[in-house]
Amino acid sequence: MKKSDINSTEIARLAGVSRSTVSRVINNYSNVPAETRDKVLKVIAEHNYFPNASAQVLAGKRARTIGLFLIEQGRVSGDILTNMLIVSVIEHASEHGYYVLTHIIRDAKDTEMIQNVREIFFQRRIDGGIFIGADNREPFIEQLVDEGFVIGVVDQELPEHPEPNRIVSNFNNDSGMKQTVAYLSGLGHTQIGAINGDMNRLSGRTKHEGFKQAMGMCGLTINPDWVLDGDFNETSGYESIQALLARKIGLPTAIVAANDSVAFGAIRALKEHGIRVPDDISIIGFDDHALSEKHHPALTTIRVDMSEMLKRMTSFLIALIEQKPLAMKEITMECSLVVRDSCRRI
Amino acid sequence: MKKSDINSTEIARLAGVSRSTVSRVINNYSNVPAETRDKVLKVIAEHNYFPNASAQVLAGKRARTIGLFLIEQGRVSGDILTNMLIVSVIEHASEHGYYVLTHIIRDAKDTEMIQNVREIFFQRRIDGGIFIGADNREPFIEQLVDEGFVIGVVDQELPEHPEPNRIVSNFNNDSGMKQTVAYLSGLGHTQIGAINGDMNRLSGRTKHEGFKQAMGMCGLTINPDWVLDGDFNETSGYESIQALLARKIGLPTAIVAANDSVAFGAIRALKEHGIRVPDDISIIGFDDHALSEKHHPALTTIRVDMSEMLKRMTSFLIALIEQKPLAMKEITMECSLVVRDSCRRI
DNA sequence: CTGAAAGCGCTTACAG
DNA sequence: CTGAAAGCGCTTACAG
Repeated sequence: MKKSDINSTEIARLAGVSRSTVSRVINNYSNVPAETRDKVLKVIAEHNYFPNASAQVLAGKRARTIGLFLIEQGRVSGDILTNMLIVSVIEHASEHGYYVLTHIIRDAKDTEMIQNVREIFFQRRIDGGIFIGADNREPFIEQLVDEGFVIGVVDQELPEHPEPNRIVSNFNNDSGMKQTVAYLSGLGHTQIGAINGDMNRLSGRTKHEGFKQAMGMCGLTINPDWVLDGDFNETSGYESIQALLARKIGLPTAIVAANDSVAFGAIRALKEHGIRVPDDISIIGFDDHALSEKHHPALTTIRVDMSEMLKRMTSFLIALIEQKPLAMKEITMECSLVVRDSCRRI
Repeated sequence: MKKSDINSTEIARLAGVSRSTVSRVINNYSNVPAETRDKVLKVIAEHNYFPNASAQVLAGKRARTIGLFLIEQGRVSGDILTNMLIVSVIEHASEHGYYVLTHIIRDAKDTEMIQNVREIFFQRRIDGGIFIGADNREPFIEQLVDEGFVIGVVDQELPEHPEPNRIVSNFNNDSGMKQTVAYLSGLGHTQIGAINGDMNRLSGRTKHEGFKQAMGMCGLTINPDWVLDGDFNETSGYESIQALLARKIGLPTAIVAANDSVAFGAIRALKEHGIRVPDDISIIGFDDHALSEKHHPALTTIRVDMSEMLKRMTSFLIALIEQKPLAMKEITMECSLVVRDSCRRI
């Protein structure tokens, strides 16, 4: 019932060596003869001894912990994507012997919340942190980078002269957006609208830029009435369509949504007005959300490998923490069209 | 670019007091005059000082971290429920000023994985841990309890003489199961089958017991051919129905699934064989999974408040860690029927 | 190859 | 009300 309170002094005594030697064995120093090592390891195993992490860190070792910071607006967080992200980071960190301290930031502009995040870094609980869902160039993250902490940010611009302690990762949103327009154009659509994502996020901007460029390349003109504001949420997709319908102007024959959640919301609004997808209007998403395949209609979208991206981000971050040479500071992942049932030929 | 490496000695010097006093201010000792306190706090704020967590822990303070251990079989973990659990624990721990170290256990019988978990406790990285998805009386968890660690286990039996360092939480599965049978019985069903959950889990057993009892109370007999094995996964629901259909015996008019995932799998298998739900057979689930409402047909099920349960579990665990008096060692949550479209009157 | 000793940055009796 | 000092459990130059 009593917690075994054995420490390195005790192990040293039982093995008949000094604490220095015990420490050398634990830290795999090469200058310990096999015999001594085995003797010490035996005592360690017999007594269920694990070195106290705080003492190790205080003595200069790494915390072997990375922070995972999820910036999620107030909304309920039953998101399946979020879960994939978390699990991906945890599992890959684990493979490197690292632990993950997850923290949720409900409002990245709230001073107190920012202070909580800073505290985690300054208290040295973590060796580095990954941020997901941040605005591009979010000031408090920039500050942490300036302060020298090892930081990885998903969906973020890499500065022209990147600091050695910063890495970013992105999908090739430009390519993805061009694929959506190319596909719709191929189906004969010329009247194509878009629901934008959050323009404070890098992906919101690059997707919109990609859309504009692709429309031009395909010789199509953009009708500003059909370019709707959104913020990557289901609700924003729903509301943007409601607003569009309320204006009682003509509809495009196809809409490119900034992501699948937005597409779901848009389809929900359309359905409520008796407008059928894809019979009356085609909708294409972005992300290939876990639900898109099961959605009615099954959503045509751009597939993106979040799990793999976070895996790479985690490995890169750990490499950076351990000061291993890193080939690059930016991870870019390709993405590609998945055709399902939400778009039709015109 | 250089990390500010200020410590309490430096703060003390700048404030013109001793480190003892700085520590007293940080730890809210009552015997520090307001003037001294303010002077110190000012210096702390000016210099972005946060006490080193490792040093605090080593000196005897709590790590203010709880471990969240998810036991999930090898399968892909894009589960929306898992995400709710994680987020619920993180947010409520955060409210108490605690951090969460999440760890995934792919195989609770693997010695190395168990050792990894033990390490986290023995290294004193965490003050206590919550386990989700464990078998009832999982040996390695029992051992951690014996070793005196503060442990909370979801879906677990409380021993007759509970240790002071153990808490458990459960849904009233018995009640839930009785509601499913009562509802089906009310719809006129007499030929009711069941797909069991994992019988190593407490909920698997209590749901099955509840089913048997409820059938008896409603004066219905159980046909053993219609009581199928399962393990709480979509796949097991699918496979159990495939196996049943392969036997080419009669079907029940209704099936109670151990949870919604199992129900989804069962419906998928039935659909593949052209058997319609609810027209040809009624299916009722358990959990009210986030997808159940959007499922075709929308799933009739038992609603359970996972998020609230984990919230309570987290609060209880922290109370236990802080040695606050705890009214009870077991959390039991009620659950109730949600009628949708997957069952029909006979 | 190995031990004695200093040091990591805190907290907290202890003494005044 | 406050400071000097011991102690938490490690690691790692340093010396031999």
